[in-house]
Amino acid sequence: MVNYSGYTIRTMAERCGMTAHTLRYYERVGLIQPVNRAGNGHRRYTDADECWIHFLHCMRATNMPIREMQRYAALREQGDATSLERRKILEDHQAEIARQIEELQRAHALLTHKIANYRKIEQRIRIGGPILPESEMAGNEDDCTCMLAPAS
Amino acid sequence: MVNYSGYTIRTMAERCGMTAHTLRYYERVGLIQPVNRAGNGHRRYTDADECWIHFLHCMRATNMPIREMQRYAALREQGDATSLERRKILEDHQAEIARQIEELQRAHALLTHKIANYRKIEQRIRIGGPILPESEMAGNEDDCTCMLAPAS
DNA sequence: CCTTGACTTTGAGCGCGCTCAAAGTTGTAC
DNA sequence: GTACAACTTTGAGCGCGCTCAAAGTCAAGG
Repeated sequence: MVNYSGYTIRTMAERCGMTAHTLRYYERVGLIQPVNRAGNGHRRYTDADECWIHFLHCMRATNMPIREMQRYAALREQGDATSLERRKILEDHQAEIARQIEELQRAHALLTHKIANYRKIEQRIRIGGPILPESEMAGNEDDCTCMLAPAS
Repeated sequence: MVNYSGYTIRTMAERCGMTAHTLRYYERVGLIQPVNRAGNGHRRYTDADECWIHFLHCMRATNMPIREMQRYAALREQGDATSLERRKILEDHQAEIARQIEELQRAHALLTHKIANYRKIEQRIRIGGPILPESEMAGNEDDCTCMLAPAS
């Protein structure tokens, strides 16, 4: 009977929405500090680990590159003195997130437009029957894809 | 002197915020139909091409996989009859975009929180001077990373 | 004792989306 | 005529972020 309570890698993976493979990988590349082991050598994760891993997951899910996460993790290990630098990383990432949100929102709007257009096309087909086979509109460009927000 | 007016690949790349390499690649993999050529064999893009390429760019920028874009492009070439299927693809992608926006917004909020926390840490350092070197808080877990929204 | 299953390590492999290198052609400028 | 720049094609290469295969260890159950 081996002790050291804490979460197994399997459990941890489930709790954090990632695979055990990924958890080991993150540890290998220094995103996670060497994890406590049970007597048999198996990893045992703490709540603090979970906290950190959730954070990692959140950063990855928002497209922070592994390299940047490594930089952040390394600073974190050096304690409060690196606060300013770490804050800078997070601020930059937050700005990047804002940029992504904007881009997604523009695309979302464009899609709303295009989807409405498809509904119209389907309507016309239903009315006109299977007659007019293609492109009864001006161009065969099916709609105004050109409704695109200006790049900054 | 060779004619066929239209945009060169270079110009098109600039206008659409991608590289010429990528434009050729998209054509190779069927995302773009074979483009008109000038007498010397160089590609000449039309405004309609630009329209479509902008759309492709927009979909890629919001993480639609190339495979899905290929599926969509293939349907598009078959004309209005595929409207319904194409609409489905766009609706699915729009839903995926909504999901991404939510995720990004959650991360954005988390970062606001963490950044504020770093400011506090920096404040304490400025006041306490270079004395207390590390971890004068409860744990060395620098803040409540656990403020994480519930996964659906 | 033997099987089962959950873990371990190491290094290799993979899917994606480009990105580039090499070698060739064409058109213009000097 | 020759240099240069801009394009062409083909196929290979690359960076990222996992993902997996292989071989081994250990503990519990039958």
